[in-house]
Amino acid sequence: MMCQLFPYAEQVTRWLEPEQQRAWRAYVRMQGELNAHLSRQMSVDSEISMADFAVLVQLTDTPDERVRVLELARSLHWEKSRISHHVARMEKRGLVRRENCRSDGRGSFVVLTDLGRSAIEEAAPAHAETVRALVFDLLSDDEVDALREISEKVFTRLTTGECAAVVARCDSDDPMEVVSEEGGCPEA
Amino acid sequence: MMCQLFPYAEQVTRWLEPEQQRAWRAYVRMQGELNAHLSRQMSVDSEISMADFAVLVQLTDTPDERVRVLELARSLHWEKSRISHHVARMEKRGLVRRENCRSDGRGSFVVLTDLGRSAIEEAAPAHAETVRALVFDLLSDDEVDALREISEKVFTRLTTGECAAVVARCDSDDPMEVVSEEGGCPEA
DNA sequence: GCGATTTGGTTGAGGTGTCATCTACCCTGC
DNA sequence: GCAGGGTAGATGACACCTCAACCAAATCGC
Repeated sequence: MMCQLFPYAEQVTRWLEPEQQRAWRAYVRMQGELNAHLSRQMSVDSEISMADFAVLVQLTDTPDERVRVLELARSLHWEKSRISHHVARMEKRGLVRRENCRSDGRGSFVVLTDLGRSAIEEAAPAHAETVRALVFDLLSDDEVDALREISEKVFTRLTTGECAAVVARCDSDDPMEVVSEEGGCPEA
Repeated sequence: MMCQLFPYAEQVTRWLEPEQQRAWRAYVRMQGELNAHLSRQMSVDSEISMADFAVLVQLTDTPDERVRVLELARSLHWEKSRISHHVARMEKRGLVRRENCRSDGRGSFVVLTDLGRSAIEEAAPAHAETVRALVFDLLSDDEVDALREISEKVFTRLTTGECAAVVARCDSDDPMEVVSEEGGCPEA
C-alpha cells in the first residue's frame, strides 16, 4: 500500500529516477492488489486464510506433522508473538493443536489435526490455480526468471547485514552485534 | 504471507512448474519482508505509517489539498470503509480534517492540515532513500524495466475482466490509468 | 550448586483491514 | 412530490499484526 514518493525535494535528497519511479509505483500497486486478491480468493474457496495456509503448509511439509513454535517463526519469517497468537486462533478452530515438548520444558509443538489436514488439502489446488491464472499464465520464461532473480536480490539485501541487524529477528546466530547502528542503512 | 503450495496432487490439479514455484516462493518471501521493512523503517524515521503516507501523498498531490473520500478510495484502490476508518484515525491524530461537501450533502472532503503536511515532508526523503537502498541500488536498468513490465501485466490482469468483477470495487475506471502518465514525472 | 542471563513462548494493549450493515442524501419515473 | 433505487460515507464486530512486558525452563559462570 502507498503509491508514490516526492516531491518535497529541496536539499540533498536523491529521489528516484523517472524509470525507477514508474517501476516502483507499478510494483506497489500490483503487489497490493495481488495480495488482496489472493486472500479474498482463498477465503472464498476454502475456510482458511492465507496465514492459516502458510502455517498448515509448514506442518504438512514435516514428516510427523508437528513443528516447534520457534521453528515455525523462523521458517515463515514471522515474529514469535505473531505465531503464538495465530496458532491460538487456529487451535480454537480445531485446525491445529498444541503439545508441550518433553525434552525442553519451555517449548511446545504445533501439531496438525485431521481437520487441519483436510482444510489445506481442500484449499491448495484452488490456490495454485489462482496463482497460475493471475501470474504465471501471463509471464514468459524470461520474465519468470527475472522475477525470481529480482526477488532473490532484494530478499538477500533485506536479510543480510545492517538491515537484518536492525530487525533483530529470532534467528541471527552472530553473537551480539545487534545495536551497532551508525554506518548502516539510511535509517537513523 | 504464506510460502509455498503443493503437494496434494492426485487429480486434475495443475501445479506450478518447478521454475515457477521457485520464482513464486522467492517473490512471496521478498514481498513480505520488503513490506515489513518499509513499514518499520517509516515508523522509525517519522511519526506516520505507510498507510498514512499513502493518504497524505494523495492530498499533497492535489492543488487545494482536499480530496473527496471516494476519490481517495479509487486512487488508492482501497475499500471505502478502510478509507473511512483510516481517515478517522488520522483525524484523531491531527494529520487531516474532515469537511462536508456543499454540493453533495452525502459527501465529505478530507483536508490536509499543517501537521499532516509537515509530517509527510519529514517522512518522504527517508522513504525514498530506503526504497533506493533496498531495491533500485541492486537492480540493473533491464531489471527495473522487467519489474515494471511484470507488475503492469499482473496488475492489469487483476483489474480487468472477471477478477475486477468479483471484487466489485467502487471504481470501474480503466485499470491502467495512472501508471501510464508518461511525461508527468515530478522530479526535482 | 546457585545466581544471572538467555531462550521459548505467552499475554495484553492498541493500530489496522474486512465484511456486513446502516444512514442520509441524491436522482429518476410517475 | 413522492416512492424506489442508487450512492457517499460511517459504524461495529471481528480477524489480524506489532510491540512491549512478562513468565518459566534452561544454561552459563564461578
